[in-house]
Parts: sequence; structure tokens; C-alpha cells
Amino acid sequence: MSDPFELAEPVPRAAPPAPAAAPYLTNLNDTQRDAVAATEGPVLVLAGAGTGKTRVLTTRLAHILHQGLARPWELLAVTFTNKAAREMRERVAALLGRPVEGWWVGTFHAIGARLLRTHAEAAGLKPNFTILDADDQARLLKQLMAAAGIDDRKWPPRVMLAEIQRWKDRGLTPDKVSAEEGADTADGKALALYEEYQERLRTLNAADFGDLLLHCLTVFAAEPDLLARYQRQFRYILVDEYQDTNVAQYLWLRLLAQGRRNLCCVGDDDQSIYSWRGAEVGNILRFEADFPGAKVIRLERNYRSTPHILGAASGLIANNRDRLGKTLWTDVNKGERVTVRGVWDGESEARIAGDEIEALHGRGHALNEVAVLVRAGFQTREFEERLITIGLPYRVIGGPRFYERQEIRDAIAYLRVVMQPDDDLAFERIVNVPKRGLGQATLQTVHRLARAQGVSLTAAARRLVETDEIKPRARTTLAALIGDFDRWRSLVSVMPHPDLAGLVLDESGYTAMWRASKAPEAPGRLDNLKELVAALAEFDTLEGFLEHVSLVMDNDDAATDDKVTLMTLHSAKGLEFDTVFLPGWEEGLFPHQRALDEGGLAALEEERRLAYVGITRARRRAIISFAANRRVYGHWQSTLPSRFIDELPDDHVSRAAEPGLYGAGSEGRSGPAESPALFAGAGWPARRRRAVDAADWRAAPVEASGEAYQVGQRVFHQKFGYGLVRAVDGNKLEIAFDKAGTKKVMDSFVEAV
DNA sequence: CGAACTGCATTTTTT
DNA sequence: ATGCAGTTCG
Repeated sequence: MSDPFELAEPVPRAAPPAPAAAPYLTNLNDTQRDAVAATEGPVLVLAGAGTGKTRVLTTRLAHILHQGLARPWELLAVTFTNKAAREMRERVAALLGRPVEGWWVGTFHAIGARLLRTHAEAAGLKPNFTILDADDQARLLKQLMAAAGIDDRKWPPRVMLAEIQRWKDRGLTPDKVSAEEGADTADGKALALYEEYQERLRTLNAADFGDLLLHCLTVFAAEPDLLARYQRQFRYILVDEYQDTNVAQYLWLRLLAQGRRNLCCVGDDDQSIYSWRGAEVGNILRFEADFPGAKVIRLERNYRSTPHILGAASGLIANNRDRLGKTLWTDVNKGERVTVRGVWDGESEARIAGDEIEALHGRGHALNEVAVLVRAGFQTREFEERLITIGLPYRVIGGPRFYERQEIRDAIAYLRVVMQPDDDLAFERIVNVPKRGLGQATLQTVHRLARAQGVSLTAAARRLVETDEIKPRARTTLAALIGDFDRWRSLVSVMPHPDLAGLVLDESGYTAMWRASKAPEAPGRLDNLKELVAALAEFDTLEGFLEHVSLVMDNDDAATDDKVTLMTLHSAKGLEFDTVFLPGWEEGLFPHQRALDEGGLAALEEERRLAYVGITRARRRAIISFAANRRVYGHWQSTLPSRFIDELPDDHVSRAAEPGLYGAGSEGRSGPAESPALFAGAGWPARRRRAVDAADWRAAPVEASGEAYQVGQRVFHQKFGYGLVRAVDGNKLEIAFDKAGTKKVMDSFVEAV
């Protein structure tokens, strides 16, 4: 069911205007076809959730190639994630029946890196520059701050790094940052620090992620001929998730697109949820102004969700002011309303959801098709506990990734030192891991010498062992280590790299260190190291592998097991599930207090977009819930339902309450008096016009009924497939399935066809 | 150099 | 409440 078109087959109405030689066009609706065919000039495709965005993007690329409008290397297709890039590659290949070679598909960063490796000198780097990750950056910055006498307790390196990153996101090199800008950070030393940081990166022959784009901008500005060459080369440029671009990316695209002016941006302003990491919704909102004569195409026909889900989502997002405006619609006319449920507390919330998942599962609903989408990571805990208790398998998306684990980063640092003796950051990382007795004293001496002579740490260490500036013991050890580095390096061209990596890890004592460790996670770390060595085999060269590690930190575990997915709303963007649980819709949690306090209207609207993203992940069922009480940092707090709940249109939701919570007559805790948060309302906000009409909540049972089915009706069931309704008993149906025989099922598990 | 202690924050995440 | 990071002591 991952194909959005399976839910409702788009009816190919009019004969496609395209030549018969373009069979791929027949799978598109009219609007989608317009978006594919409008190859010339700037085009903005506003693709609502579930409207077949990827299909349009990939078909458009296939179309351009198939029609011979451009040769592969004249195509530039940019994405944000490696996953999206891979999907694009695969789907275009599938459409054309052959893989495409030599075209420029990839993430902004990967393509930036490719350009920069070719023109590194123009940016003051060598082509083999290292790409630093967040960890390297923070360590480097910390050193610089210490040197500059900036108190890193008052100004944590990560805060400073964020500041620098924000400048880079805006396309600002240090010389372009206005003096006032950094004035309030780090006693006015922020800008100077940024400058030093950039200098230091250049000395290290390194670039951070922001630089991959920023340096491109500088190089293009300095070398117009070079820019012109690329402008000519890239006949067609495509951008996915345009609403997520930052200023630097926007400038980068604008430069490259200026030649041919064939820029097609695809995105959805309503799904812009990354402003906090530099994304500018303004880019998409301004598109027509930025690119005069731009064609704007709205994809509004949704192939994913039921009308109630779309209605709820649309009603919610209509409360946003800053949006271009789209109305999603669908041909499907069946489906349940979105459930909105009030519960006592977080535990209750997880228990009820768990029970429902169990029930769904018992009726053949794949667990893979169930997701719990939360605002903040900690919310998954209660669900995990509950799922463990009832024995349902689950996976949590997020958390530390393979290449961010300590042992993996250590191992990679070893490989980096071998490949690039001048990589100081890598050298520092592993010089005393495992412990070799090369402590701070020795390191400081190495540092001093390196700075004095203007050479790398490895080079300084090499000279140092010729002298007697350090203790004999340290000198011997350091000499041995350098000897090891040299020997390993000499093996690079001789030995297969997976073997070499294994050898380095063994001879350095690194694996021995973990083998000797009594830490409970040590065996797992050793496994990870094995996995790393195995992964190496998939690359032709060590350099290729290291580039992969820097840029392609993929994290898609094979999601083939049948498990419930737990993740944040942010990481759910782009995904879809039959059933989606959206817990924690409470003021302060969602919208998050932080957004409420700090970001004003813009932040609130972004929270709302996040809610919109959440609802639109659901194909058939969405269950929103809020708790009357929640434990926050160890303290119990009464909570108010999220304002977003009020904004959901009544026509599309059914409001339910945990039995007993609203004096609905069940046993257990009951009665308004015991649900102070919802009734006595430690000050129920006046804006809540109708939220506390108890009848409103009591009326709907937890199992909200779907539509009435009739005998003889054709229906579809998740597990059993198509069938014919034989008998109706309340909300229980007896269905003769085409393949699975006759079964009794709840009506909410089938769909009219 | 390692272990215990203290203080502190605690949305969201890719490359 | 809890975990993490940074510091301080032995």
C-alpha cells in the first residue's frame, strides 16, 4: 500500500495529449501532466500532501530525457535527503527502463561537495578536503573559543556553532556579516570567532556542511566564467521540498538557474516545518516574484487519505495566515471521521492506543501500517512501555545513527589519519584512544610545535620524536604510533581496504580495548565495528567510503519487519500509514511552549503545519488525543487541550472521551469534579467557545462508527482484500472475500470500493 | 588517570 | 525525575 495510487485509481479521462511514445504520461492526472509537460521556464509545483509529488518529479525527469530535451549531465535534480535522491534515481530508472548515468542527482550538500572538489583551489582548499560533522565542528570551535578567551560556560560551543551555522544558512561569509549582528553574542566576539573558524577550517583543509554551499557561492562570484559554464550545462534544474530551502540554497539555485531559466521547484508551503534549521518559507511564498513569468501549478487531488482526514487537515491549516492556499480533494467518499479523544493522563493515552492497535492487529491490520507520531522524542517512552507490556513489536525512528556512534567515529578517525596525515581533528580524536599514555602534557607540546611551525599535528609529532622535548616514555609511544600510521599508509595501495581497516583497528589496539571492556554495550560496539568493516567492502576506494560517511549518513533500517512505528512528527514528513495516532495535543506540548514563548505567530503557524503534516500522514484512520494530566519533568501538571483541537472542523471529527472521564457513567475515576483540568478548568480560556460541552464529548463512544454498509456492497479489507458484504449487524459485517473466504469483521476495517 | 559529584537543562534534525 | 556534561577530588 505504499503506492498512493492504489487507494483510488486515477481515472485516465481524456486521451493524453502527449505522443504515444510517452506511455509514462498516462499514469498522471491532467494537472500532474501539466506539471510534467511544462519543461520550459520557471515552474513552481505546489504539491499538497499525497498528491503524487514524487510521481510528477520523476516523470518530469524521465520525460525530459525521453524527449531528448537534455542529455543526462545537463540535468540537475536536488533533494534534501539521500533517501529522496535514491528514490528519484530508482524511479526514473524504472520509468525509462534503464538506469541513467552521469546526471546530477543528489542532496544540496552532495552536489555542492562535487562541485567544490572540482574547484577546491578557488575556495582555498585542496580537492581532498575533509568534510567535518557536527562533532568535529564543536570540538574545533571549543578550541578556538578557549584561545579567544570566551567563557564556554556562558556561551556553549554548540550555541556558538548554531550562530555560525545560521550565518552560513543565510549565505553570509564573515565579511558579509554586519558588525551589529554578532554584537550580543559572546561579548561581541562572535563574528571574530566565525572568521577564525573559517580560517582554521581552511588550514585544516576542511569544510563543514554549510561550506559545501557557501564556498560554491564564493567561487561562482569570483569566477563568472566558471559559473557561466555551469549555467549553460544545467539545462533543467529540479528541486524537491523547495519550502525547506535556506537562503544559501536559494542563492545557489538562483545562480545556477540564471542561464537556462528552466527551474522547477516542487514543494508545499503548508509542510514547511524546518525554519529552526534555517529553512525560509519565504522562498516558496516569493517564488513568482523571484522568477517573473513563473508558472504555478497546484496539485490538489489527493490519492492518499479519506475525505474526513483531508477535511480535518484542511480545516486546521486554514487557520494559517501565511500560506499560498490549496484545497485538497479526493474522489474517495468513504471513511471514518478523525477521532479526537480526551484521556486522563499519558499512561491512559498509551494504554488506549495500545489496545486499539492490538485490536486492529487482531483483525489483520499490518503493524507496519500503524504509526504513533509525537511532538517531542520523550513522548515515545510511554508508548514503548505499553507496547512492551502487551507484546506488540515496535520500532523507534530517530536516536543516534550508525555513523554517529562513538566507536564508529573512532574507527573512521583512524582511517582518516591514514588517508590524510594532515587531518588534525582525526589525529586528536584517536591519538590516545585506546589509552597510550599520551596525555594532555604531550598533546600540548605537539600543539605548540604545530602552531609554531605552521604544520599539522602529525607532522609536528613526527618532528617532536626526534627531539627530547617530551618524556622518553611518551616519545617512544608517539614514535611507535607514527610508525604505525606510516606502515598502514604504505599498505593502502597493496591491501584490500576492508582488510586494511580490520588490520588498523586490531593493530592500534582499538578492538582490544572494547574486547577488554566490561561495559554492557561493549559487545554491541564490536559488532558495529564489524559491520563498518563489512560496509567498506561496498566501496571501491577508502576515499569513496569516507565521502559516503560524510555525506550519506543514511539511517533507513530495513523497515520490513511488521512493527509499529514510533517517531516524531518531523521525521514523519513524507511518509504515510493507514492508521496514525497523534497523541499529546495539549497546549504547551503541541503547540510547544517554546514556540509559543519565542517565535510569535510564525512559530505558532509552524506548529500548526506540523499538526497538518501529522494528520495528512494517515490514509484511513487518524486518532488525535490529549491528556488532562501529564507529567512534565517529574511534576504532574494539569493541561489544556491544544488550540488545534478546537480548530478541527466538527464535520470531520468525532469527539470521544476515555470512558469515565467525563461522567459518562462508567466506573473508575469519573465525574467532572475529578477532572479539574477539563472542567473546573484552572481558568479555561475564554476563546474556547464550545470545547467543554460535556455532551459533546460524551456522545461519541471510543469506537466511533464508520459508515453503514449494505448487503451486496463491494468492500476492501487491509488483509483479506476485496469482498462482498453478506450481512450487516450493527457495525459488524459478514463479508465473503474473493480470496480469503467468508469472515466477520468490524466495519471500520473495510473500505467501500 | 579514573571515579564520584554537582549543576543544569529538558522540541524539532539533515547533511 | 533524569540523564548528561563538566569539574573536582583521590
